Amino acid sequence: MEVLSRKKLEIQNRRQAIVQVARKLFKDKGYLGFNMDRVAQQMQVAKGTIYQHFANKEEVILAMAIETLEIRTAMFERAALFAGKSRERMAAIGCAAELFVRWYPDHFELEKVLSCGSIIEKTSEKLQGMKTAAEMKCIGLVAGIVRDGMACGDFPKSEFQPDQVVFGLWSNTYGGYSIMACSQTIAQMGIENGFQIVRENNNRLLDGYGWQPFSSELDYHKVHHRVAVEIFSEGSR
Amino acid sequence: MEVLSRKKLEIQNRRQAIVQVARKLFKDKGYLGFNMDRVAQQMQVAKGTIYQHFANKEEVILAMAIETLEIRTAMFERAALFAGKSRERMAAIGCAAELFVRWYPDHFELEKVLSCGSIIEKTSEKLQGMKTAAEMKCIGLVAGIVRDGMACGDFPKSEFQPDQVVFGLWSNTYGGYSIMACSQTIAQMGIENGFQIVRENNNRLLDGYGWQPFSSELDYHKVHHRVAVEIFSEGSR
DNA sequence: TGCTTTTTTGACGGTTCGTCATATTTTTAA
DNA sequence: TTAAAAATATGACGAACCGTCAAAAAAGCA
Repeated sequence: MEVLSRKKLEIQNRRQAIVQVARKLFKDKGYLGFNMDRVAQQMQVAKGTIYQHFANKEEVILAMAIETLEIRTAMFERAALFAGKSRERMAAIGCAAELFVRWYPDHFELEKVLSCGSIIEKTSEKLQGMKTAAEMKCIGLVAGIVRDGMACGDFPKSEFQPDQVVFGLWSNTYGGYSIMACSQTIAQMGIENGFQIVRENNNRLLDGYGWQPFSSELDYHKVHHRVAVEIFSEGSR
Repeated sequence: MEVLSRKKLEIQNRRQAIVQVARKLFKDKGYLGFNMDRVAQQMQVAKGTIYQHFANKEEVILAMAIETLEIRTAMFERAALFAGKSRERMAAIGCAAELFVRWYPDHFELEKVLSCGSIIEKTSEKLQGMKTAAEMKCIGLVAGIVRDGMACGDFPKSEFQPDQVVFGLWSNTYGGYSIMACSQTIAQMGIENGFQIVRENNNRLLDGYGWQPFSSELDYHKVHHRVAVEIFSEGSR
């Protein structure tokens, strides 16, 4: 048993090392320039060895994404603990989401590659499940805050599901960052500070849902800064 | 000149035929299964001939996307003519956007592939510009309606730019459809009718911006249906 | 018809993927 | 300690695909 666990650990480490090397390669060369020969070469190892850890190229990419997604989950968990009204806690989550894409800008490129059907479908159910799990954990945290808000009367009586609000925030944030990340179109419009506008739009959306206090009553910009400083100060990355 | 224009026309037709064949192939086999040998084979033509029309595989994909994007532009143009208050006209655009993704579901897969940096950067400036132009035209139409709304007092006096509202709608819609198209996560949440929820969230966002009449005052669901029937009845596809 | 220009062809070199028989290392057990 | 067994690493290899280009075929022209 002792030996077995040491083996397991070694395998784990090797796997992680591959992902790390892959990450640098993917960042430098992009999806099309990223290939297994180079990963092996950089790892000082034969290609077959890499294939002992990953069934194919796509799984390596998925593994990279899962790794950063788990970091995001941890960030969301910390943000959710922010002490404040329900909507302030949601603003804290927004801050976490923004800092995540700022700190790990390469993650989005992985996300975009993996959104292609024919790419993701080459990966195993198991790994796909891990990605979904990481996402569900985040969504669960967000949904929890919405439900808290409803429970304590910060929302007006209404007929919509909590998940609908979550979906809205998710769409707006994911969509906004996606557009910022790749569309030239956005540059041609006058949009300068995309992050701020995503934040503003999330606030307008929640205002539209009647989530109190409204953005006209409370300065969520200030909340954002407090969260950034108190929870995500530079050292805590 | 007569001969020249006939030649030009032939080239144009050939190009379109390639895109058509490519579309079917891409739809059936996805990005990874899509290859130039097969396109040539299906076209009953040597591969070199295809490369006389397109510099590389990626340009074919981009050409497909531009073609459908131009269809969308035309749909937006028709929607923008809907007779009604500013916000009703915006709802008409929303209807067009929804019908577009319903009618051309494969377009989104193209969009996702092209969002990958290392893929799009293999294409020519010229073609990229055509895509951006098609997008800008749509955004221009949307921005025009927002400005109309502001001009005629349907918005409260406020300090935000029209483009900010456009960006919000764009993010929410693009993000929502993206998530619907690929994430298993959304299936695991209770979301059943994604289209309706995207619509609802757009309405809440515009409510948040104070765009009158509010969704509590006017049944935009009804407007949506009227637009679908009056402007986009089945025959008019 | 015979010559020139344009277009088409598909074989080819180059790259990458993922495999698998073989070689090497590690473990086991006598 | 040592020899056989098991686990792991290696890289040459076949297959697939990309994009090119010299040669062949077709079209234009006089």
